[in-house]
Amino acid sequence: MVDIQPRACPIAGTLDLVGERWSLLVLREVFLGVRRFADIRANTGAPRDVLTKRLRSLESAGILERRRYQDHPPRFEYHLTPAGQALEPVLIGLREWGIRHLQDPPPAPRFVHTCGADVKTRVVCAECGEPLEGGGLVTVLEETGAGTR
Amino acid sequence: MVDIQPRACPIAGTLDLVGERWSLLVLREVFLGVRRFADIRANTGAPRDVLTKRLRSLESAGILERRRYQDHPPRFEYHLTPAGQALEPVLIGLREWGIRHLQDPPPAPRFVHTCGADVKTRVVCAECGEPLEGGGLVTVLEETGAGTR
DNA sequence: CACAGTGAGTCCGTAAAACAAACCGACTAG
DNA sequence: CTAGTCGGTTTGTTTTACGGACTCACTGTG
Repeated sequence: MVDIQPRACPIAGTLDLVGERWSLLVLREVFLGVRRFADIRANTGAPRDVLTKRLRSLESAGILERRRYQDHPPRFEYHLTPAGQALEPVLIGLREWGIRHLQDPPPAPRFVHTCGADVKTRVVCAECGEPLEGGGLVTVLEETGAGTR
Repeated sequence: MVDIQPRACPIAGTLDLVGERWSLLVLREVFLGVRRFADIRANTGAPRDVLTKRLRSLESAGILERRRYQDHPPRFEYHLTPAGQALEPVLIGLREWGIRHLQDPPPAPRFVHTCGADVKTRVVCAECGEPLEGGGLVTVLEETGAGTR
């Protein structure tokens, strides 16, 4: 008999909000400036009803804001809240991984620095700011014992 | 009539491999040093058959490696490949967002620097290495026109 | 030896979710 | 008047997830 106690952890909590199918693609679009229902749908391929559900749940999670940009008839645009903008490193990280590790990497340069170059993520120590490259520098803690991977 | 052409982009490509339910939680566990089926199941809560499917697909994506650690009976452990380790920034990003933006952030410190402090992600320019903080520094390109969000 | 337990699953029936296609309401443009 | 746009909702079907029972090849306990 195995007792199942899913780890309460911020990764799981975040995935509860943005980890469902289409959610991160929706956010990608909004990051790219695509704010309207039909356009988000066209660029992601999400079914309309699912897209509606995702937009509502991202809105109620405080990640997107639904703004009316005209009345008569009412039309809406979706904008990132500050919390939504804070997901940028996640998208950049997924993008960077895809560019490096997908067997057939699709055309990529969509997030670039103002200097014109590509952007990437870096894991750094929150205290000393030292970059942790090469995998070995991050230590992973367990309740019982630690490891360095 | 809207023509739907989902963007071929590395974010979508990466999510095809790791974006299904449970996949990223499985990877979190392996990052934490939890390598065996029953333990991964206990710490994530994934149903057994789904977990089997995810482990197989992560394996065939080259993200996990399934290693036999005993014969008679055969028993297996899952290890990160280099490609799998390269997903670390994504997990750290999700974790960091959860710590900062979840209404009720769960106990968090699981990835720490060897100096004992927490880690975080930084988005930097791939060329000049300049950090892009404050949201405004990243430029997002569109086929038709660019924006600064 | 019999019996309980473990690890890594598979199988099965049900419940939930996704999907595609059709439809809708309030307009605008021709 | 007709067609089209936008932002959805509704409906029916297919896919997926889920929980529980079961299996197989052992190991350890009395």
